[in-house]
Amino acid sequence: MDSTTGFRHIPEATVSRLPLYLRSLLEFTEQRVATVSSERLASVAGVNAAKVRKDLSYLGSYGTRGVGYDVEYLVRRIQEQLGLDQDWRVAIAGLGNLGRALVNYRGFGERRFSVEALFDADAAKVGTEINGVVIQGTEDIERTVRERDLSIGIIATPAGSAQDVAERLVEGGVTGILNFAPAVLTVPDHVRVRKVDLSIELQILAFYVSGTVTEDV
Amino acid sequence: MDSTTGFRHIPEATVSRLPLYLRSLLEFTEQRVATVSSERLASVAGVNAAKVRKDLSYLGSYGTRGVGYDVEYLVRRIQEQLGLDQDWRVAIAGLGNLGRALVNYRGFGERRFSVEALFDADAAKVGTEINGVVIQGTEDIERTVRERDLSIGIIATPAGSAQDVAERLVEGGVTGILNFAPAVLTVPDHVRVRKVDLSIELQILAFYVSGTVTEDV
DNA sequence: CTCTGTGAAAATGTTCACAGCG
DNA sequence: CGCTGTGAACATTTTCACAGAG
Repeated sequence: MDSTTGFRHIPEATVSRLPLYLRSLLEFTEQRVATVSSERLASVAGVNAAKVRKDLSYLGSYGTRGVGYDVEYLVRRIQEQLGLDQDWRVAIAGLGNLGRALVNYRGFGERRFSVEALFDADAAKVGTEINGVVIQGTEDIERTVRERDLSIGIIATPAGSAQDVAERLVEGGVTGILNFAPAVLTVPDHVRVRKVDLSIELQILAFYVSGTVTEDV
Repeated sequence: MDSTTGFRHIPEATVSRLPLYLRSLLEFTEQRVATVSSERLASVAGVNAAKVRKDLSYLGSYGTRGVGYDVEYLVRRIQEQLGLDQDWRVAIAGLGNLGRALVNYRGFGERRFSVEALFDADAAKVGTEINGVVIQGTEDIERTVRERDLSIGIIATPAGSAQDVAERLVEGGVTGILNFAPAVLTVPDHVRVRKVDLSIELQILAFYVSGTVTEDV
């Protein structure tokens, strides 16, 4: 209905699958596959075909009946929806093992995300460089985030510092936070937080594995 | 109804919140808080009170009306449900930056998870040690997983090797996999997979942040 | 009188099944 | 025909609201 940019309320569940479709479609691109059916895309993305069709229908009717979806065109549409047609400047706070791994993570740069600032509370780390970016103290977060116009912050600090860091990031103008610290963050409504908690994931897994010899589901 | 061990079908959504409640409750324990209301627990866990009560009701009726929940007792009940009253022996495959970070991750050892084997395809890494555990080649996965009776595998390899590694882990007897590789894994029905994809999380965040100046939700 | 436990309502998400476009 | 797009059925999850236990 609205065609061009991004309205049409896309359900959260759909949004969270779009990056998955995107990745699958990019694989098709590499293999020079020009067109895919919902069936084929679904099997690569690990979901079912009805879901793919329903999800894609929220972006508009871009498929061709009897044929499928044009891979290249659909890639562009999804990238557009996800806001991947622009660059994202991110800050990473907390440079322990995980933080360092994130700085070097290829998956970020490959997309349109670039790490533009690093912060750590440890004075011994401040001033050192990782990947050409100098680590600053956490007291510099607000100013640097504002000056460099960063819009996303990644928190990989210990739980105890996470809320403080989050507030500084928000104060600096960040509107999205990816939180790896095992802590619940309180932020203003206009800021979006997503959390990734490794130990929680393992515990969930433990639940299902201990329902031993499969309790199905 | 069944009281003791773990039946009563607990909804997936609830299961994924139990570790969160557990963490919150452990904080209360440290602060020597003996009893919490659903309201208080909810606020620490970052959810709402109705959800806490509904979730906990699936474990049985362990609260006291007019008072709340006994922290220590509830901790034990949840740990029991999650299978955290036993030790979990895990293998990690793929020792790039992320894999190394995982080996050193405190959050694992703190719970009942212990890293008992490490695998990497890179011959230069094989034979070296991290945290006292020797890295083995991926061809050793099946045997070692079986010999050491490991039940959970963590995959932090590049996407291209993930499926192969998964098959070896499963062949060795693992029944739960935590997958950090940006790839969809195909495994037998009795094996549970949970995936954590950093770049997908960032892309989801980008969607909501680019619905700039908040499209709400 | 407070706070749990829970039916019932509302919202969200998934699957089915098929009309109809290309 | 084959495959999309989508209403409608079904399933799961969340929220409401309140009876009643302590």
